[in-house]
Amino acid sequence: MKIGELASATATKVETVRYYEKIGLLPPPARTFANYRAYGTDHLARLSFIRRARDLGFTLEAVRELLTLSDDKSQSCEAVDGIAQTHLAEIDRKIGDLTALRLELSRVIGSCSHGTVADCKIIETMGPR
Amino acid sequence: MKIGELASATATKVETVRYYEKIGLLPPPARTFANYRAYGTDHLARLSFIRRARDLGFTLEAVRELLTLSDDKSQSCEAVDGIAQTHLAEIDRKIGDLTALRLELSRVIGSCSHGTVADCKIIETMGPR
DNA sequence: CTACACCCTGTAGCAACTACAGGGTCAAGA
DNA sequence: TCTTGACCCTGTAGTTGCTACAGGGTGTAG
Repeated sequence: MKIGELASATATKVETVRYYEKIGLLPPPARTFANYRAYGTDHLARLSFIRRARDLGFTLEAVRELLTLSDDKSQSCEAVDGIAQTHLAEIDRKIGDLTALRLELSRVIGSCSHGTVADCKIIETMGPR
Repeated sequence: MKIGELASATATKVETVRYYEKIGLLPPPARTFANYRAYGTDHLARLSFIRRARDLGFTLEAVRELLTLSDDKSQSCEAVDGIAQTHLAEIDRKIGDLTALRLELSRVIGSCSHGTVADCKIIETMGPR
């Protein structure tokens, strides 16, 4: 299959597919006589994996590790679980940060009495103490 | 005051201060004979404002708008409130996205039976359907 | 007088793409 | 047969918000 087909089959942009190849996440496929990339089902599987992991928020570095691990079927699942746990903790941290931020911002907004900028509490909040 | 003093007074890195100047967020200060940047209290106030807005998660573009608005004291607070509301909505969207992601990832992790990679549910989840 | 902490400019790097510019290829319709 | 349009190629630069050098100059304390 050509790059456009692979891309649409995985809801990926063509440029992104080429980018994944460039950074070594997706192996370079065979080429047609016209120098077009020709992908097989193994590429489709690998790209699906990458996309799914990305959808779950894993970084490309984590995806790279997961791909390496998934190639060694006899290994223990421990390392995979570890990467996922670390990622989950990171998501929790982000949610916590955003929730605290949300609270503070909504407090700032709540203080707005809709007058002029001169006595705008939102602007005032950001001024020097 | 010199750039290092301004930076430490606002918990900012020196490079970041220069960066803000480069992108036109902080006006270029006077220079000493030795070509050192010499800041006054107006710069301190402006940088404090920028940092506070950044802490609240506003993008630099939003900060730029807020700064412009805060310069025109007679204007209505409406535009300021609008920017803040938009930002709050964006934070809510992010929290929602992360929460959904968290749920899905924890489900994936929960299915891990700690065997080998061959029958790892985490890896399996990311394989082709 | 010599360390050492500070200052300067300018450029490159980070993540993870995205968007060109400037070309080549191929199948279908007039 | 020609040409239009959709696809493909490479390579580079842009995005956000900094951060980290490299390779210099300056100022002060001991």
